[in-house]
Amino acid sequence: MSSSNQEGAAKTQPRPTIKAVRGTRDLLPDQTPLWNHVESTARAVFARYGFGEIRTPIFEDTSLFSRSVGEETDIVSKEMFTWEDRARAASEKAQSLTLRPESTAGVVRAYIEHKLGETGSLQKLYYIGPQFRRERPQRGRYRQFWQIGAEVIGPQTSGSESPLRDAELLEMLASYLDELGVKGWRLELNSVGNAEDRTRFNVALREALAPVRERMCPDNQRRAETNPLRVLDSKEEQDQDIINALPKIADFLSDASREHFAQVLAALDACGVPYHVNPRLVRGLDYYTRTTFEFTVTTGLGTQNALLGGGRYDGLSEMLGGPKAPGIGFAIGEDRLILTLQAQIEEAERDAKQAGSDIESQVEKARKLDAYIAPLSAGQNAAALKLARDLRKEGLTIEVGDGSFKLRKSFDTADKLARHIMLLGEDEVASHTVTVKTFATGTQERIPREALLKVLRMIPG
RNA sequence: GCGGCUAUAGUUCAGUGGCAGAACGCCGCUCUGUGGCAGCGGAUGUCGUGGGUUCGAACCCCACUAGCCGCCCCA
Repeated sequence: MSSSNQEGAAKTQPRPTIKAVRGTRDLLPDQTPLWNHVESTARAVFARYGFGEIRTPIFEDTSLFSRSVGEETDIVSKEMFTWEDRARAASEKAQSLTLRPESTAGVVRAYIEHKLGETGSLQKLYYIGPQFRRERPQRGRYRQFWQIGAEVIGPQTSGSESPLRDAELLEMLASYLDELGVKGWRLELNSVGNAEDRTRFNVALREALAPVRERMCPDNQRRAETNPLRVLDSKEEQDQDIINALPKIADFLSDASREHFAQVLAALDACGVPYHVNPRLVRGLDYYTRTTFEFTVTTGLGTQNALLGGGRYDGLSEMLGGPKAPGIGFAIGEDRLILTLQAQIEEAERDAKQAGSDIESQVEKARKLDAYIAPLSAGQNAAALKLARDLRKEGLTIEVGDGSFKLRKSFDTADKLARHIMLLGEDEVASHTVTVKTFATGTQERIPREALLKVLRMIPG
């Protein structure tokens, strides 16, 4: 192989290619329809429950997250994309900014900033957007990932603290997953009590852990120190006996918290939403109180089996310097939801193939354009584009070829993309007609331009 | 942040020290206004990047980068 390297000087130096940075990725057109479906279904379902969309900034003051999510959490202590925004004037201080690792804090910040509590009414807000965490990428875990979330928040007089709200939110999630066709989801929930309950429990837990800590694995020893609650949901086999003997949060709930939780469960029962109470379900974010929950799924996610998580945050607004505004919310891992659906679609297609039916070709057919316009030579290019313009204005989906293409190539391309091919040669242009061939039937007809739309609508396929 | 596995054509992958390969896809021709089928032909490429060992490296060694799997954590 002799590549002409003699004029090496003329050869452009190979430039290093730039790739999407670690943990981020592109979603190409073969992916985005499913994403849009997941999102538009969310919008439709949430609207039925009276939710409105909120869009908050993608970056915020760093202290918003350290104050809400919690200084000691992994998210804040080592997983945030944070940078110092430079001061624009000598009198100004540099501000620490952070790409949002989650959206609840930003939504509550907006609630406070816009004094939404002053309206007196319950706020039901949902959002769809990217979040950022500097974790090691893995299946279902990316550094830029998408969440679909919702928050119900308001002054106590708006009923924001009612267990009805908890149950409604969970029922909405169940309906959403069902409507998307997610199979085999499992709802686990628990109550972690109010702030006082949690404080008392934490003290008791530390006391109980002190004498047995040495016998646990290093991870749990560290947790016992930094965040004792998290010892409870450790999966470490060796430590299970110790963990099972630890105090249970249920025994530390105040009467009010206990009653609240009971009412949530009663409402779920009434709605027929299946659930599993998991006394060891503890969520990592500092702001959670009382009801906490997650939905898990067994298909497609590997060990990242949590599809969504959420809970109450009755004290969050006050943590951020706002008025008392109890609330509850959730965040769906959209990337994980998509992975789950893709795995389940693949499974269904495999089953369908075995059963002899042909889903795949139906999907393909649904995606095809109405027509492909093939100018037979460059002389018809302008006329082809004009025809496309007219038909697109009528709502048809059209692709236009190029007069330089050989007819064979036009047919090949057209058959891949569209249901009809429209041939536009000198004859057609002169006689104001179009030759239309329908791939499904193989029939071909010369149709006057004026009648084209009418005829096209009558042709099947 | 830690551990394991992986990286070769557009895609899926084979190639374990001696000429860079297959299938699918792509392009061309058979066939210049009628495609799908078939036949023939063609291009696939920094073998992830950089270094080392060797007469010789896609192959062995080291480092880096990225992906996957697991841990941690979380959606």
